[in-house]
Amino acid sequence: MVRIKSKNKCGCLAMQCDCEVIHQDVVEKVKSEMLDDDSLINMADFYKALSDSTRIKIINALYISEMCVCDISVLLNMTKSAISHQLKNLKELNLIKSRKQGKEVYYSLADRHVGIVFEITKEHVQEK
Amino acid sequence: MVRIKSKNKCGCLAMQCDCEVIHQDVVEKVKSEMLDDDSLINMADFYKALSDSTRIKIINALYISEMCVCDISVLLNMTKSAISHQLKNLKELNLIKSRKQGKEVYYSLADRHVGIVFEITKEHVQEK
DNA sequence: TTGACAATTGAACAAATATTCAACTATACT
DNA sequence: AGTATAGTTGAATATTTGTTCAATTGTCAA
Repeated sequence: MVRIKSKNKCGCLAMQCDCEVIHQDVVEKVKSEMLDDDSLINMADFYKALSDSTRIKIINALYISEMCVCDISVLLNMTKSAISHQLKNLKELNLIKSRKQGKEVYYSLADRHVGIVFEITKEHVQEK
Repeated sequence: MVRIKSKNKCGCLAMQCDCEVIHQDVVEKVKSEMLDDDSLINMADFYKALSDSTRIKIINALYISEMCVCDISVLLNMTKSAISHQLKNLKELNLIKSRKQGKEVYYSLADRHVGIVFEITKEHVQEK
């Protein structure tokens, strides 16, 4: 399913691009200054971790204090299972860390960067 | 489907909470200091807008230069339709704005806050 | 007014994701 | 050893979401 080259005046070989270039210079400039794909995907993943209301509540809570699963569960009025799944999620993305003490597992923010981004976004959203 | 109150030692009336409070003081402190639900949901929505690789590429592109749909489409090698849907998405969340000139519609970042958060996160992700 | 092209739209489809449920592990205590 | 509780896990389900496709709108130019 490859189109004839002459049909795609923009130069794209694939059929995805269904239009012509209007501002070649702008496209070239942006293409050369944009971040690489890997960095952008990493950023998207970071944002994805914070894009769910349960997870951002957890981040907000841990920004205030270290907590165990049970406490978070009570705080958010959700099952331990649901919370545990999301904690695993956040941990895999390196946003939080945990330590085990007896039967309990205590979670906290992985580092101050997470708190900084949280704070900046809070201000941004509140200004609107 | 409401459980007997005495079964839920944590005080939650609903059945969602299947555990007891371990650190009442911590839960109280966090509950009183946490942001309100509306703010947190707004923040989650903001992050959600940036959590997709197509959308973050668009944000990165517009951070460099104003662009029309066609140019973005060529830049990312995607159909105008796919791009247009995502632009609509970003616009509804007030991350970008548009102006029409002739047949073309030019998009740019809504305000400098978007760029700031983008920049901060970029540094955060790159530091790891 | 006709044709061409930029852009938008809604429905359909496929993929990703959040929560539930039930079963399980690990630790503490008697 | 036996029991209770904290936490984890995998499968199932329901919902959300990104892209495609086809049709449509709006603007320009011949």
